[in-house]
Amino acid sequence: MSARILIVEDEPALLRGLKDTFASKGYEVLTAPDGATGLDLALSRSPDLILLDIMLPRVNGYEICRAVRERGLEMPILMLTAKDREEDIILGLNLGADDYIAKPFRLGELVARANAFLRRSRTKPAAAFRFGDCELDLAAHKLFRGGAEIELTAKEFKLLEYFVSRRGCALARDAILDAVWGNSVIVTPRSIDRCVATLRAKIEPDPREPVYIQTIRDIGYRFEPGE
Amino acid sequence: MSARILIVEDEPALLRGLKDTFASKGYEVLTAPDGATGLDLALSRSPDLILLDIMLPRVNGYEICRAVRERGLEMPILMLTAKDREEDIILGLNLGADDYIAKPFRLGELVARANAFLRRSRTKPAAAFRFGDCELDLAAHKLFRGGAEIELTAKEFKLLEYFVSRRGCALARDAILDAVWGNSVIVTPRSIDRCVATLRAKIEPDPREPVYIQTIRDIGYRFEPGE
DNA sequence: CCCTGATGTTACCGAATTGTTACCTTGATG
DNA sequence: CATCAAGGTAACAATTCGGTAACATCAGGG
Repeated sequence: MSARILIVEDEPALLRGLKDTFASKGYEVLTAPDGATGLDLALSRSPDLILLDIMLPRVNGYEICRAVRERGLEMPILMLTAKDREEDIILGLNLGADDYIAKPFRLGELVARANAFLRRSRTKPAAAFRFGDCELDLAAHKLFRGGAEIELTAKEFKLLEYFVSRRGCALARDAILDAVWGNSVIVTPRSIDRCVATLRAKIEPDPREPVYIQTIRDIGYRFEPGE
Repeated sequence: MSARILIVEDEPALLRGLKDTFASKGYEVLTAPDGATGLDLALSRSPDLILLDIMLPRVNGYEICRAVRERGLEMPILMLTAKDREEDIILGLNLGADDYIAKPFRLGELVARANAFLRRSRTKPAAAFRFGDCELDLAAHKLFRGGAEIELTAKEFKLLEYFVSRRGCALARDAILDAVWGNSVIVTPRSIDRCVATLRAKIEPDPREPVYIQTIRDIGYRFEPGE
C-alpha cells in the first residue's frame, strides 16, 4: 500500500504543503529543493512516482525527466508547472512525463491523479466479486467457492452476473428475462425458476433456505451478497 | 505500432473532429455515439485506449468506466468533460479513469496525453513465455516443447500469441476472430475450432483433455498456462 | 502446370444445456 | 380451513454447440 513519492520543488512553502499532504495519505515522501538533488534521489532511491516542478534552479525539470528515462527508469512522472502553453505541455509529455499539471492546481485533484498512476503500476490480483464464500471472476469467467472452482453453464453465469451487477435490488421477472435471455427470445416464465434453481444449488449454503438469491413473491428475485 | 482507440462522444461534430485527428496520426479509430454502444465496443473489440465523454445518452461515462474495469480490462481511459469541479475529477479518477481532461481542450495536448499513455502500455518486455513443457519465443517466432522445436503455421502462431497475451481471460469467439483473423475477414466460426484443434494437438499433453486451451461453452476459450 | 501445405468449409456426431411439461409445496386470503 | 396462485423441482425432450474428419480452395515454389 505504502508507496514512495519524490517531490522536486524549489519553493519551500509549496514543497512543505505537498509533502504534508502526501505524508498524511500514508505515502513515504522524499523531497528535493533543486534539480540536481532531485535527479540524485530519483536514481538512488527509485521512488514509485515523481512530482516534478519544471522551473528549477541548476537543472530544469525537462532535463531531469529525460535523464531519468535514459537510465531506463519507468516510474510515472507528473510535471507541475506555471507554464501552460500547449507547446510546453506537449514537450513535457513527449520527453517521457506522464501527466502535466498547471499551477495553480488543486491538491485533491493532484492526489487523485497520483493515486491513479500508482494504482496502475500496482499488480492486480484479478478483480472479483466476493459474496459469502464465493468469488466471481468476470474476466476469467469463473466462479470459485471456498477456493474450488464451480462449473456454471452460460445461462447460469449470465444470470449471476446480472444479479451481481444489480445486487440489493428487487428484479422483476420481465427485467431478468430481458437482460439475461434477451428481449427477442420467448420462453416460459418457468425457465427463470429453473435457472435460478440450478444456480442456487451451486452457490447457496442451503438451497432450501436461500440467502443470496431471495424470492420476492409476485415480483421476481433479489440478490443479497451480505456485507 | 498502430494502436486502436475507441472514442465515445455524443456530439457528432466533436466526434468527427476527434476521429479525423487520431486517424490522421495513424491510429485505428472506433467510435460510439452513445454509452451503450461504447460499452459494447469496449468489451468486444478491446481497444488500446478509450476517450470517454461523461455526459452521454443512455449510459453515462462513469458507468462505462466502472463496467469496463469490473471486467478486468486495463486499457487507459481518458475522460473528456465540461465538468471541471474538483469532486467530479476525483470521482472519475477513483472509478478507474487515468486522465480527466476538461472541455474545451486543446487537440494537440489531447493527442500528446493519449500518446503518453500508449507509450507506457506498449512496453512489452516479454520476449518469451513458458507454460508447461513449452516455451514460446515471441521474438524468434518459434515454439519449443521439451527442447524440440514444434512447427506452427502462421495462424496457429498468431492464435497462440493472442492466447498468451490474454492468458487467464475468457476470450469470446468474436474477440478471437477480431484479433487473429482481423475484423474485415469473414470466416465461419468453425475456423476457430479448427485452428484450436490443431494447436491443441501440438501443445496439449492430451488433446482429448485440454489443460491449456480450455473451452468455455457458449463463450469461447480461455488459455491457462498454470504456474 | 503440378505439387504441397495451409486454411477454410461442410457434414456428422455426441454431449451438454436449456426449455417445457407436469406435479408438488408454500403462503396468502377470505 | 379451503382455495388459489405462485414458485420449486424432477423428468424428459429438443436444440444448440463444439470436436473432428473429410474435402475444397488457395497461394507459393519448383
